[in-house]
Amino acid sequence: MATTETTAGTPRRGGRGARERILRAAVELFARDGIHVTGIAKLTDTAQVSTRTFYQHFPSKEALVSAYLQRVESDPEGPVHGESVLERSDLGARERLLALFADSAPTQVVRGCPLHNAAVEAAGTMPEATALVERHKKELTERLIKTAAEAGAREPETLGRRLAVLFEGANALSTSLNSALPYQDARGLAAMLIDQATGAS
Amino acid sequence: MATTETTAGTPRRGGRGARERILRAAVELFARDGIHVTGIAKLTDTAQVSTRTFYQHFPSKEALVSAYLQRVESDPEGPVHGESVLERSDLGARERLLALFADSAPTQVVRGCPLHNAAVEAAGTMPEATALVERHKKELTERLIKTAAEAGAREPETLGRRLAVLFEGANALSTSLNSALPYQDARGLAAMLIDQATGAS
DNA sequence: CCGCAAGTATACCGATCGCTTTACTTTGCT
DNA sequence: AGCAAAGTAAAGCGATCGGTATACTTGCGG
Repeated sequence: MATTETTAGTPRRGGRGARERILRAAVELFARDGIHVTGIAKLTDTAQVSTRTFYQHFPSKEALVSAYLQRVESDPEGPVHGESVLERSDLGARERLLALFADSAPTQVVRGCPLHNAAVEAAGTMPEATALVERHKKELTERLIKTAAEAGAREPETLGRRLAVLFEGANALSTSLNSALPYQDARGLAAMLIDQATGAS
Repeated sequence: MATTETTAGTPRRGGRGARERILRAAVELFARDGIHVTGIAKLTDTAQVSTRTFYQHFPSKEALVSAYLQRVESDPEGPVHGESVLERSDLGARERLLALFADSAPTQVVRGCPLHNAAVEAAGTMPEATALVERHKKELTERLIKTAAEAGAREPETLGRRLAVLFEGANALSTSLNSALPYQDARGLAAMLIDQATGAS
């Protein structure tokens, strides 16, 4: 016996898809607990990944934050997937605008929009994250304006921008108040605005 | 010469009003950079206060956070002083509601509402901060509803809650977008809602 | 005028931060 | 079968975190 002397190793952890598990852990922990309070150790524990492997996939925590934001942005199962209703071709423009507000409440559990939250935490540090969130919200506003135009709104620019404020307000106030009620208020007001802008010529 | 051997001490720092200086530093740093990224060292440096003195005034950083939030809430020079227009007796109810949105833009430089931002950072940790922000936003909503009633709104509950969402939305979107534009949109929409709810019987 | 509260500097505590390193093992592909 | 890619464990890096301790000095009120 003692073929190789070093019998120590028993490396059974998560297995092959390390990067994916890391990103999933990031979505779970960053969105729920925040970015600053989530350390690398908690991340690697959750992802079932060694520290080494982590840094082979992401050069730094900040790089993971950027990847996390992009994932959140595009993940069809992620916490902001509700925004994708604006792209659905089986719905009329008016219905898409309404659906954005109808769908957002159940999705957003309690903690508002993860992208906005990241922008709050990013502040001075993490300029890449700040820029990414800024871009996302700009694009969302543009999509809202376009959809408002499709819906035949009299002033699509105004309606789109107002709906953007409203959407962000529902998310943010639900965080501050620890309640989902603001979504109802936003939904009601959105419906009114849309009707008013597209209604009786 | 050598009267007392110990010639070391040259303790000239900020002087007597330590607590006040600490709170001022907290308002400046927490609001601008965030809570988690602001360490005790930066705080004491800015406040011109020794570590010891700091902990004689506040038992922990979390205690300072609570004191900071209360200060922000009530400070007539602070970043949320704009909300106090709702209390002004020299203005009519309608004017007060409009003034809230008119005044908020210049006050809020770029970083939204410090209370909401604190709620985002507080998340799981800092339950006291979470509760304080929740209370503040509830009270703000109540004041909005009362003022809406005074202004003769047909459904003051609805109008007040919608204005609360709008106000939070302007603050939050200005953070996400790094721009003051959302305040304009919120102001326009608020004016419309108020006119509509109080206007032509 | 003097005592004492309020302030000062500074070194240090254990813990955790983000990150690196060394040495090793498993897995999938050809 | 064999080899590179991808994974593992674990020790440890310097820095910083929130917080404590020791020892000293000042300014104001009775």
